[in-house]
Amino acid sequence: MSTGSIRARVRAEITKEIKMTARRHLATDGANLSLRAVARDMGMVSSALYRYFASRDELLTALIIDGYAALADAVESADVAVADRGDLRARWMAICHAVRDWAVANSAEYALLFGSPVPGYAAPTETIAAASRTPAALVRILGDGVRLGTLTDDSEPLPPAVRADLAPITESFAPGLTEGQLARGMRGWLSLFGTVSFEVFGQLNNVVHARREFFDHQMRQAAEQIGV
Amino acid sequence: MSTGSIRARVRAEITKEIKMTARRHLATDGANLSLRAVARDMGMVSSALYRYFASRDELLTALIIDGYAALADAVESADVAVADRGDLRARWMAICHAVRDWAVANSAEYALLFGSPVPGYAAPTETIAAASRTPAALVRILGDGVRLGTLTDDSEPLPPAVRADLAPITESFAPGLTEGQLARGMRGWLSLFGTVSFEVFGQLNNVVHARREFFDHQMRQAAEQIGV
DNA sequence: TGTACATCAGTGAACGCGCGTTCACTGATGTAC
DNA sequence: TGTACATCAGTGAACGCGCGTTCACTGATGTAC
Repeated sequence: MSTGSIRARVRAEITKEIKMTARRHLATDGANLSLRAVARDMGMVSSALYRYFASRDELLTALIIDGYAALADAVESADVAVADRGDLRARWMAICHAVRDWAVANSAEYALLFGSPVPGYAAPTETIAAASRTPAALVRILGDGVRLGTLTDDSEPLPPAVRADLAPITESFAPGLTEGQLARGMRGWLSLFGTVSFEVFGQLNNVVHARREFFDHQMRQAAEQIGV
Repeated sequence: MSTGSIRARVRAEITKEIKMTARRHLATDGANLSLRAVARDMGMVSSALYRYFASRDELLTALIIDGYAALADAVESADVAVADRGDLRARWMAICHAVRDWAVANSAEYALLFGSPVPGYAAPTETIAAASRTPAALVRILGDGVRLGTLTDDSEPLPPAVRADLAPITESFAPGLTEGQLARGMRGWLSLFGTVSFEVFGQLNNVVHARREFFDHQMRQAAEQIGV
């Protein structure tokens, strides 16, 4: 290992540490993350951070991309852990709980990804690609259902404009899936994130206490409706 | 009208104007609303605001309470506008569109109510009462369905802990409604807010373009599942 | 009806703070010959 | 293997800014007698 790569590795280490510290700060400061506070926490002078990130926005972007990746990792490995690949419902439930568990454990990051947009921050296109890995897991389940013939058929009459929006998606990511089936999948998807967001953002406080059971039940019923 | 009430009326006017200005600022600054900026916009000196609100948090609280009230007004009047009170589906669709229309037209306020919690702001209990008016509209529809016997029956086996959480709600707000029926209603509710949040927070960008049609379709299918 | 006093809205200066970002610098690490 | 040079991480001071909140004040509006 050349000495050159030592410097590179230290750089990678410190970059990682900056992001970890920033993530901790997200929890208390929300989206108005302060570079100076992060630097202070690391015992550095604030200007030193500029060796690693060109601006506050760039750090935010890195956090967002990492967040999407971490969520996708959790979701994908939950899906893969289901031994019976044909058990679509088990796979659906696995990814639902993976999303919720991750969101509850990393609520500040979840808020950064799925909460109100950060004032003054314009998400660069790189974040879009990162965002699509998680829903891809659901589409994969639906696609497998089509391939195995176990996804229930649909007779969901779609408005033409909606069909036109969904057609390119089925075409490129799950050929054979009908737009109606995809629409049902999205309904489940939106239920999933609606439920998680309500819980994480405190809208369920004083209403539902058995959070996990409530969530599990709702997602199980959603599965019914998706057809898995 | 006594002269005393002139002062009172001016006070009410200016209070309203402060809140309107603050609402405008929410759109660009998000939750880190600045008192000074609001004052500047009104041509006042920043300390003058303290005659009207004891602190920034108090202004935020007022905005949140107003927001919940405005949303509830929109929802209630949309419900009431449905002539055939027995047409539960029409009423459900009316409140869904009322929520979405309001959210799209007032996205910054929507974010304040349903987005990430504001860092450092602890919602006082007054906001909780304000928040409950909107869901009450749904419960009213479900209750009417029970009374009319048109709400489809349910055979949804609920986990005991969830049933226990929901029982006090059915009991006090819609006697006769089963917990399973309420759970279905909440599923629709969470779909509704999940869908609106994804749209308002930009998660549907580059995916669905026919926003209104998509939403309408999804909520119509949700109605099916709720049983209205 | 007129006067004395109390209430209140708005002013302007100040306190103490934190922020993102730039810049010239030092000293250590890595590279080329 | 040793030396001369280039690269890079981190420092510390500074710029210019905005923030929430307090306080003593002025002058207008309202109230009591």
